[in-house]
Amino acid sequence: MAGKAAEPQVIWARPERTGRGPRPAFTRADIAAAAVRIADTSGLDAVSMRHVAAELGCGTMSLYNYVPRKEDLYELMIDAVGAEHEIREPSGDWRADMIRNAEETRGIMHRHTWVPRLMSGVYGFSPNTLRYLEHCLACLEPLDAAYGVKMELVALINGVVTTYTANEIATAERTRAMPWSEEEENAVRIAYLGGQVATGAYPHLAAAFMEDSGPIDLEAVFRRALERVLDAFDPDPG
Amino acid sequence: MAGKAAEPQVIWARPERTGRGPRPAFTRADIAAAAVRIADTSGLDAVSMRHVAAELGCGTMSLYNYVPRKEDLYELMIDAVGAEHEIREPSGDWRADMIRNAEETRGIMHRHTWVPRLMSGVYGFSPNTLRYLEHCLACLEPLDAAYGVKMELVALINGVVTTYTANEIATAERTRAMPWSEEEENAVRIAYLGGQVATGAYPHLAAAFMEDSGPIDLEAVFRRALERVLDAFDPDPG
DNA sequence: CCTAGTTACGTACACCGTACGTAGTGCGCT
DNA sequence: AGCGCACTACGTACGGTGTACGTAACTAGG
Repeated sequence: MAGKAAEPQVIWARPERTGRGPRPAFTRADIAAAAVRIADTSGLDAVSMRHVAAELGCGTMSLYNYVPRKEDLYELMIDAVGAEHEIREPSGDWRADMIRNAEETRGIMHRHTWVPRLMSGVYGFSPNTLRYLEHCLACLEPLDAAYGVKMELVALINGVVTTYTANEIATAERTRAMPWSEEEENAVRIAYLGGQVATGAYPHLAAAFMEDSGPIDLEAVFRRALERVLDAFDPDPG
Repeated sequence: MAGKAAEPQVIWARPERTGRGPRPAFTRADIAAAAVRIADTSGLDAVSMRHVAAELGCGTMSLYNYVPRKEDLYELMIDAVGAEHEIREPSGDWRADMIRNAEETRGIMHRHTWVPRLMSGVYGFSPNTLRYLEHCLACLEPLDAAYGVKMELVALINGVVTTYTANEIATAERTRAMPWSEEEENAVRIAYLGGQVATGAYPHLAAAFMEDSGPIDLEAVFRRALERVLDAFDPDPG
């Protein structure tokens, strides 16, 4: 009726090019690459419309021709790193394939440590995400289950991968970005935690800390969690 | 040596009160409550130092006496909602108790929809978090496993709860915050997804969409995921 | 009592997302 | 062929952000 027609909220439903007007100077891939470059080298907080535009060599507001809202820029970034998934022929062993997929996702997140922070706010049906999802379903072909179950499996695995890797990254960055030494900060932390535990209010926690010996192998923890989740879907365990 | 001594990065390691100077006008609980109030009514983006200060009725910069960095404000908020966990005597059935804990966490997140977004960036050892962790370990007393395993169980459950609930909230908010009608936006989405699938590039995805019938019960999905994860830790399944 | 450390807070700075207006450009239609 | 319109490009400006810094009042420890 009156006013302009409703434009789709999700950037992937918009055509990249309409054919009218001057040729765009950049593709979405260009923009995504620039944003990813900035995030990788200077952190996610450095990804501002101004910086990305400068990286591309155009005016700030020109970016808005390609990316209606900043949120969409994030969408492009997630899709861009999704291209790093190496899609290979399923082996026939769905468990092994899914573990490989999960480890690959974890690798991507460690290469682009800002990914977990973005995962929660993103639409989740970008081209590369669809491609990856399709690949997971292909890997799960040998599993005798309804598609609904397979979808839940993929969602659960992805969730576990994201939270675990996010945790790994968070602890790593916490120790990195400290003005004083790691030992110093850890000492403060241990003193705090130890003090809390020493109040006697947390007997089980105290016992857990007692049992704990030496540094924990985060990759092994990740791997175990993965195996457990897969166990839960395996009709023929062992 | 030279300069000021290293101050602990984590707010929980700082004493709330040192004894010198005028009596502080607010407690950390006051500040956390104000921030939570704002986040609940106006969204997480409305939680700015200025708004929280105004809500408390003090100058903006006065807040920095209590909360050195905004990140610490988030820490206070997470701790505050952690107080909503109703700690009750373990029943002896660790599975049932953990399900109850998980559902309770899910309830908290649905009451405070900004919690999942904050979970990833938070230290994770606030007083109420420790209390909740202690409670989970108490619930797991009947489970015959090392504390390390129990900790991993709690971490995995919390991760699943967070990702699933975050997803629920995201989809709910996406449909809520639309300038045009839900049907309109959904039509655009379906058209987009359908168009992608119709290219034939995603055969499994196409099959999955075929199989899918009717709206999905997100709570049931959540519950199933929970059961599966617990299965993976249950030495005596069935 | 004095003084050092704390609270309180106004000002200021750099930066953010983005609404808006204007100018130029080239495809699609008549 | 040529007109018109949708598009690109981009400068300016606005309201918001986190927070560094300086100053004034206040109070507990030595």
